[in-house]
Amino acid sequence: MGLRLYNTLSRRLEEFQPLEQGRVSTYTCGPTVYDRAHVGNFRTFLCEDILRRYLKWKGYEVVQVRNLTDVDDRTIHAAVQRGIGLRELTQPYIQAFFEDHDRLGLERAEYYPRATDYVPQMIELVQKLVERGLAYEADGSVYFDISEFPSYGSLAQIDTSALREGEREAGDQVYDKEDARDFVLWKGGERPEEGDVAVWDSPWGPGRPGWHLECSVLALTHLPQPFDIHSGGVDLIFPHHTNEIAQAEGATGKPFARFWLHAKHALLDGRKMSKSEGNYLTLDDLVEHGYRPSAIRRLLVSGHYRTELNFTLASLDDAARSVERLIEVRRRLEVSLSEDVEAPRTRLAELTQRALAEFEEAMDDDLNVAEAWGALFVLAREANSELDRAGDRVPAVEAQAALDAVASMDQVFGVLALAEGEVAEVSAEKRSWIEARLTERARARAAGDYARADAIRAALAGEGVEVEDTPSGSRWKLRR
RNA sequence: GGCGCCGUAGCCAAGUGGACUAAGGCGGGGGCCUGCAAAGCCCUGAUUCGUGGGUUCGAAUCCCACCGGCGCCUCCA
Repeated sequence: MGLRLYNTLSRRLEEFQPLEQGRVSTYTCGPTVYDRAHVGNFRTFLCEDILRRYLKWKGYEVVQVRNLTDVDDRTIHAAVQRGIGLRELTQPYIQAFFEDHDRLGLERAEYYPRATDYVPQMIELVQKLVERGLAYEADGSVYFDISEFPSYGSLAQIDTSALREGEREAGDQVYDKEDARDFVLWKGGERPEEGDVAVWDSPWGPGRPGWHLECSVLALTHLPQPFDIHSGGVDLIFPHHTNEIAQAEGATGKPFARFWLHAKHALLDGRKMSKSEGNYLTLDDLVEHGYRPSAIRRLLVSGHYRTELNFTLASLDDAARSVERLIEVRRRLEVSLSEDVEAPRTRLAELTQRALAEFEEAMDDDLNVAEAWGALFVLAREANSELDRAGDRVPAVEAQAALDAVASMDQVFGVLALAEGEVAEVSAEKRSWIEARLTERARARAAGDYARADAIRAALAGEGVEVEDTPSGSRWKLRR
């Protein structure tokens, strides 16, 4: 059974096969770089990262484009307000985006085009639409004529006649559209409130591209048409993706994208996470409070992408503890590797195989990560159980098989790999201080002086060092 | 008004007509282990899936109604 994905176009699960053998082309809507992205934005990006990683896990080559929106109302207003240029405004936020991106363990896409680098191509696309009678110029602006594009709105399954007309006309933005439902491709005319931060020459006079234009152009530039998968947040289904389709298909006469995937939003304490509501958290906010990216990633990819995810600090604590559990079982397997041929046989190989099969089955089912996590945690429990029975000494091949399976699943989850990089450095002095305390404590225990042993353990705990006594001696680790 | 989603144990969350006698995580209780802990394991926790009806041999899963929560409807991931 192969991978099945829920396609917004058909509103049902469809068997996924790339058009080109062995190679998947994807377009994923990226951030608007007028401010730092919040963890809700990253929830969507992480869902797409899981998709990317799983496609690779299945053996496909992936070509992914993720755009950076550096020209739209928000970037322009922010630049004007601060009296700086668009590039000057967006550059630090692009950098911040990549910092957060990497800290959350997202794999890098193949292309990160910025909208402003493609204005000539956008103009070309608009010209094509005008030539084909799908767009018209009015007072320096160009609009898409939805009445000339019969399938308009099919992605969102909206009846265009039901669209509310003229709702935005009352504000300070009055357009010369023939029909209020038409959308703007090129914004010309006088825009004193936008200063000169975003003005390009065009056949229709100075102006700037409409927001939807960039994604059509960037996808057509970097990917075949049609390409395999286009994804983004649910809020983009209408109008953004709807308009993207109209622009691209209108200009080329060919289908734009085959599969459309949409991720539901993250909530913060049960309410929509959004900048405009002031209800959001950034990765920095969380890291400053001591939360680890591995736990944040674990929480953000714990649930199905088509289900809302309620982000709370309590859930984040739970997530952190569950990551600990996996790290512990992996550590235990590593130290249990034994070349000793006398080591008792275990069921590890068999359990491992079953876990991988369950993992794949779950992921094949529209990326059901919740169930896939279940397969991993079941393996963790069973492995611990086997290790208990075997006295932590198992044949190397069996322990290695389990370790390989955990690593394989984590190639998709990407959580343990992140956690590895989070281990704090312990200075040589601190290390020797800890070792000295442990030696001292071992002596005290051997002598039956438990009061002293416990005092030393408490002192270590005060320094964030946790002590565990095992049959083969005490070991320590830093509290995470 | 239009389109759509959700309500499963204390919390998070899979399952969406029959091997469900409902995964998994976190937390709680009991036990094993330990000098005591920690870690780990074992046992325990929903006779039940928002409520009320209906369809069916069979429903958490389908239909209807109601209650509660949420998203989108022209530049929000």
